[in-house]
Amino acid sequence: MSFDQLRYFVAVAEEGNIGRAARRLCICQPPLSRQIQQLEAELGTRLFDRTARGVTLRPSGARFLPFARDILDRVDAARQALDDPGVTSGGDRLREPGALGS
Amino acid sequence: MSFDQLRYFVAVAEEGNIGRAARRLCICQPPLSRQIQQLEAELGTRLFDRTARGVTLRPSGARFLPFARDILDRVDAARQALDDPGVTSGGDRLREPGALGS
DNA sequence: CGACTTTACGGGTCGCGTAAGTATA
DNA sequence: TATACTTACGCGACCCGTAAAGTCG
Repeated sequence: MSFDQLRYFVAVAEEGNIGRAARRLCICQPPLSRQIQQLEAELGTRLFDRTARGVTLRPSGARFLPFARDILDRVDAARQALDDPGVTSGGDRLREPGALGS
Repeated sequence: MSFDQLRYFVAVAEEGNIGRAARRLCICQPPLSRQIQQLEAELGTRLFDRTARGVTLRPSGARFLPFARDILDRVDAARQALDDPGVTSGGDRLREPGALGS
């Protein structure tokens, strides 16, 4: 599992369509399709149902989606924690994660 | 940034020594050293101070560490959420992340 | 037949492991 | 001089983009 795969998964889940998600992610459909397959293989669970009009989330995919979003948000929070050493002052005080906006 | 880099960073922070962390991770020191450097470069911040006896966390590293641990825990939680569809029953009910043990 | 997803293929990039180099107590 | 981190180098694996094939309304 990689951060890209999580980003890809979220985009596909939101678009309901691999092609549109690929355009949004600025990559081609085949790589995106493969990454989704690979993620499903690693997790041992099918996340989407494929139809002729696109893809739809399976229950397992719906269960996984909030975790994926959460992890990506945490990554952003971690980066910002390094950029903003504590907002106001000296900043040796370390701030625990868990106080996320979402 | 990759999940491996986060795992590597946590291991090095805990061991205070790249060589020992490498043994624990079952990889060689040079790749581990490079991954840490690469992570620091991407984050734009030095995370460790290098000494002749090992490495020590800088304030930025100490600030980053809990986030790294948290993200890795979330990944495990996400995997388990797929394996355990809800512990007891049918399991369409989706459980929000955020109720982590730590 | 049109739209979407998947498989096949070639090229470039990335990361690991081995070996040699550098620095400090 | 012993220990630990770093740089150099060669090889294999992974991922992307293009092209072709398969599938369903």
